[in-house]
Amino acid sequence: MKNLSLKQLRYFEVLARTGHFGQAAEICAVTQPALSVQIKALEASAGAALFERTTREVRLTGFGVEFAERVREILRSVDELSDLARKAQEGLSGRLRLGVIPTIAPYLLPRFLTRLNGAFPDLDVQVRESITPRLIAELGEGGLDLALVALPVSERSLEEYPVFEEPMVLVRPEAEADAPVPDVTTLHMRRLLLLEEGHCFRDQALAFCNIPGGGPRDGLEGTSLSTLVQMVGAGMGITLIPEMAVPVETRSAPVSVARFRGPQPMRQVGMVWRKTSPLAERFRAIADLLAPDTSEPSVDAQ
Amino acid sequence: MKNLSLKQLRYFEVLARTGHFGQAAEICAVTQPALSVQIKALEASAGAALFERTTREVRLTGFGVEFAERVREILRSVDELSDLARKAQEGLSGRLRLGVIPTIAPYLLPRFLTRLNGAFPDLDVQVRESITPRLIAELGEGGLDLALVALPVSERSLEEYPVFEEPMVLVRPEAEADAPVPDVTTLHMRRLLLLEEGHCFRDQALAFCNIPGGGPRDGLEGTSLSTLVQMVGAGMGITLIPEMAVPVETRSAPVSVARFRGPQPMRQVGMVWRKTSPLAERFRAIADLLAPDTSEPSVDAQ
DNA sequence: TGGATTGATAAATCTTTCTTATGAAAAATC
DNA sequence: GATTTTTCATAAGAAAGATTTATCAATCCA
Repeated sequence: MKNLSLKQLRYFEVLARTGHFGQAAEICAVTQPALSVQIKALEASAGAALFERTTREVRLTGFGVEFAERVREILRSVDELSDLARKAQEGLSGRLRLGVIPTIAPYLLPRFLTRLNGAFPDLDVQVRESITPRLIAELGEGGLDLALVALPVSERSLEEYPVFEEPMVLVRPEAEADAPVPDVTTLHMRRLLLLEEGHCFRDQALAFCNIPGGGPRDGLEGTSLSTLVQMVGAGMGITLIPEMAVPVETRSAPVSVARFRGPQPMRQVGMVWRKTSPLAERFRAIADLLAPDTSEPSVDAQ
Repeated sequence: MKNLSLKQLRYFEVLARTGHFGQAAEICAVTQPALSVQIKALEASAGAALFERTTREVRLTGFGVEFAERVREILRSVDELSDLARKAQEGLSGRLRLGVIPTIAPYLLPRFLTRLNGAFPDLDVQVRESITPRLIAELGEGGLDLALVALPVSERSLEEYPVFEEPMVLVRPEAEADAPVPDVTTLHMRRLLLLEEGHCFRDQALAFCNIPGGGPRDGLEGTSLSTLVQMVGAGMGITLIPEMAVPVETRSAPVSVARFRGPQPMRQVGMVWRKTSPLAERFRAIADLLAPDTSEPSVDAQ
C-alpha cells in the first residue's frame, strides 16, 4: 500500500460512481489511459482487484465496495480540510489564545470580546488572565498567541503594538472631593495604596511618583483595583487607577476621582506577539478592535 | 487546495510531531530540502502558515493545530485502508453474496457455512435461496458473487466448477420397502411426485425417467422435497430426492429409500461465477470446502 | 462477419519531486 | 564580541512519476 496518492483515490471514486472509464476520465479531466493506469496502480498497491471489467460494464468487486466506502469517507475529510483552509484565508478562524493583565481584563474585555466575536465569528477565543511576566513567558513558550498588556514590555522576541494611551487618575476618600488635587510628586507623603508586586501597574505608579520600587509595602497593598478603591473608601489612604476602571470601580464606594493637573501619568495599552508569528497581520486587525469608543465618558480634570 | 497530496500530509504530520525539519526529514527518509519544499507547498495551497519557524524551534500555528488534528484523522483512515487491503490479500474478506438452490441449501449449507466461517472468519456471507434461473440472472446483474447449483447451467458468461456427483434415490411408501426396486424406465407408470416447475431437480428427474417435461402435473407436485417425502409417506405416490436430503427428510415419514440398480441417476453439484470475476481463484478455494465428508452415511443399493 | 464501443498497453513528453550544493539568520561558544 | 554551530530556505540538475497520443484486443450488435 505504498505510494498511495489522493489522486488515485479521486479517480477511483469517480470510476466507482460512473462505472465507465471514459466518462470517469472526462470528469477527472484526464485521458482514459491515464485513469486506467492509476486504477491499475491502485489495485496493485491494494493487492486485490477493485473492479470487475467487461466491455459492457465496470463494476466494483465485493472488496471494492468496502474499499469505496472508506475512500469516500477519506475524500470527505480531505474536502473538509480544504474548507477549513479556505475559511482561514478570509476570516480569521481557529483557536486564539489571548492573555490579558488583571488591570485591563475586567474593563476592556466585555466590549472587546463582543467586537471580536462580531468581526471573526469563527474564532475560538481562549482568555487567560495573568501578570505581564507570566504572559510574556507563555508567549515565548507558545502557550499564548497574543497578549493584551501595558507597553513597553521590552522583550526582544516580541512585537509591540500600541493601541491607545490612558491616564491614571487619583482616587481619594469622598470627603476630600473638594480639596485641591495634589501634585503627583507629593503623593509619597500620603498613604499610597498599590497592587501587590508583579503588577506592572504598581511599578508604573511608583515610577510616576518617584518612589523607589522593590520591597513590599505592608498594609498598603491590595490584590485588585477593586480592593484598592474599597480601601480608599474606608479611609485607609489614596490610590491611582487607570481611567478605564473608573466607571466600574468607583460606583459602589464613597470615593472621589480626579485627574492630575499638568503632565498626566499615562500608561500605554497595546498588544504583543511573537515577532515570528505568521499571523502578525491578523493580530494587528484584532488589536485595532481595542480602539476606545469616542463616546466613552471620561473623567474631567479638576 | 489543489494538488494536495498524501505525501505532503505525511510530511506535515511528522514535522508537527518532531518540530524539527531535519529530524522529520530523516523519519520520512528524504532530505531536509525535500521536506521544506513540500511543507511550503502545503502552506501555499492551504493559504496560511501552518508553522512558525525559528532557528530554535518549529511550532504549529493555531491554524496548524486545527489542521493537524484533521490531518491525523485522515492519515488514520488511510492506514486503515491499507489494513483492509492487506487483510484482503491473505484471507478472503469483505462481503460474499452466495446464491443456493432450494434442493441443496437445507442439506449442505449448515456444514458448508461452518467450514467457510472457519476458513475465512472475516468473510461476511450473505445467502440467498432461489431457483437456478433466478440465481443466474442475479449473477449476471452483479447481485450475487457466487452460486451453488446443479451443473451444467450452460451460461456463456459463467464459469462452472463441479465439486461432486450425487445420486438421486427412490423414495417409496414404507409398505413397499421389501418390493424390488423398479427400473427407472418404468417410473412413468407410477404416480411420480415432483417439485414445481422451475426447479432444476424436477427437470433432471423427468429427463432421467424419459418423461417429457413441460406442463404442470396436477396433484403430483410439491413445493419442497420435504413436502414430497411427506406425500409419499401418505401413500400419494413415489418420488426421487438427492441423496444428501435422505438423513434430513426421511426421518419423520413412513417411507423407504432405495438406490436404483444399474446406471444411477446422478446430479452434478458445483459452483458458478462470472468468468470476469477477479476472485475466481478464491471462489475455487471456497468451492473446495464443499467436498463431501467421506464419513458421510450413504444409502446402499438394494 | 464487420463496424462500433470500450478498456489495456506502449512510447514519448511533460510535470513533479528529490538530491546535492549553498546561503542566511539566529543562537551558542569561546 | 567575534566565531562556530545549528537550522531552515533556496537553486539547479537529476530522477521518478504522470499524462498524452497512438494502437491493440475483446466484446457486443447488427
